[in-house]
Amino acid sequence: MAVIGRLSRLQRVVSAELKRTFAAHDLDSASFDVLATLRRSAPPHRLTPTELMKSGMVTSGAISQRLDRLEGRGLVLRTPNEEDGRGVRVSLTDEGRELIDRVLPEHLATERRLLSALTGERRDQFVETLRELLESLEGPAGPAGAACCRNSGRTSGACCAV
Amino acid sequence: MAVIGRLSRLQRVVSAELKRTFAAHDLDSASFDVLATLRRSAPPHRLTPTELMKSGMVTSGAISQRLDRLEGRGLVLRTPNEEDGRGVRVSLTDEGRELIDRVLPEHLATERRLLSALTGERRDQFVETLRELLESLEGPAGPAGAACCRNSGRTSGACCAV
DNA sequence: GTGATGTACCTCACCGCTAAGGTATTGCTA
DNA sequence: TAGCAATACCTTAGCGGTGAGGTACATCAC
Repeated sequence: MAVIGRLSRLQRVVSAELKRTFAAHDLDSASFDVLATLRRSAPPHRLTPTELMKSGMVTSGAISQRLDRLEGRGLVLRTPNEEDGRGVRVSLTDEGRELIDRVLPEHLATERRLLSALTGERRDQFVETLRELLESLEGPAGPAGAACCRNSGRTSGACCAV
Repeated sequence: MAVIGRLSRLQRVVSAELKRTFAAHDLDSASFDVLATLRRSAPPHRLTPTELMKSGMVTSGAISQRLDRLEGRGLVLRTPNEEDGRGVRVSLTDEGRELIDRVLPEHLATERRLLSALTGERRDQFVETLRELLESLEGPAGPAGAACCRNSGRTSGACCAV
């Protein structure tokens, strides 16, 4: 009870803070999420919209629109999927990769700063509790979002970058 | 790093689950937040839009619109604030109070279920860590949202119900 | 092969929130 | 007490997300 309220509150405060970093690079959370997920994916850093959808925990419509915006800015590229005529593959353009490579270090620094109140031990405990809760709610395989992890060879990874 | 991602992810999963409870009573998270905050406030359960704004961590425009919707459904009442000609006071109607009193127990049951994977001790640790993090980010007084707590006589309370 | 079902993605109407700006009132200060 | 900044709330344009629905392709059973 006090848990859920604080969880929600903390997430808002944190995401508001992260947003400031993104904004400094002319990005928003949605765009960052897509770019960072692509960057984190295994080479050749190419994912399908469905994978991005699961990773970001948003609907397919949201991903279509995110990709429209990013493609319009020349940050990602949609190419037909040769293995599946229904699908496309999304990849970073050079410009997109350069941008996310500039933003990521700053993003990580912000995250570290936000968590600096926690000692290493408490942080480990915290992450373990988060992991347990997620596992109990999503199941060990992570029905909603772990696809990005599986597909990129990560099983414990930092899905849901934002 | 793994922390922030999981935090965001967990919050989404949790709030999606809570939403189902609300929907069963023809409510959404925004409306529940307002009704529950009013209900939790000290008698006579009357708050200003500014207090609701801080409690919900949303903008004043969002509160105006939430109140429009709730008032249109006859769940809350806006009355002029006699002590301050600029302001209004928001209170629950009988119908609003009855509704939130029906929803709250179910909401609490959902919260308990979501946290059932955690033992009591781990839950206490978790809440303490959340509290520490919030304090470090908002300051001890809670610049953004603690007003609702102060005004309702709570200092450690369950602000940010959703 | 043919038809039925499922999947991948897109489109669009609608919705709630933000951010900027407006009005009315309060309260400080000269 | 007159002027001015601050405050409380509302209004609205614009934005991103959802959810429903559509199209194209894949897959499976027969």
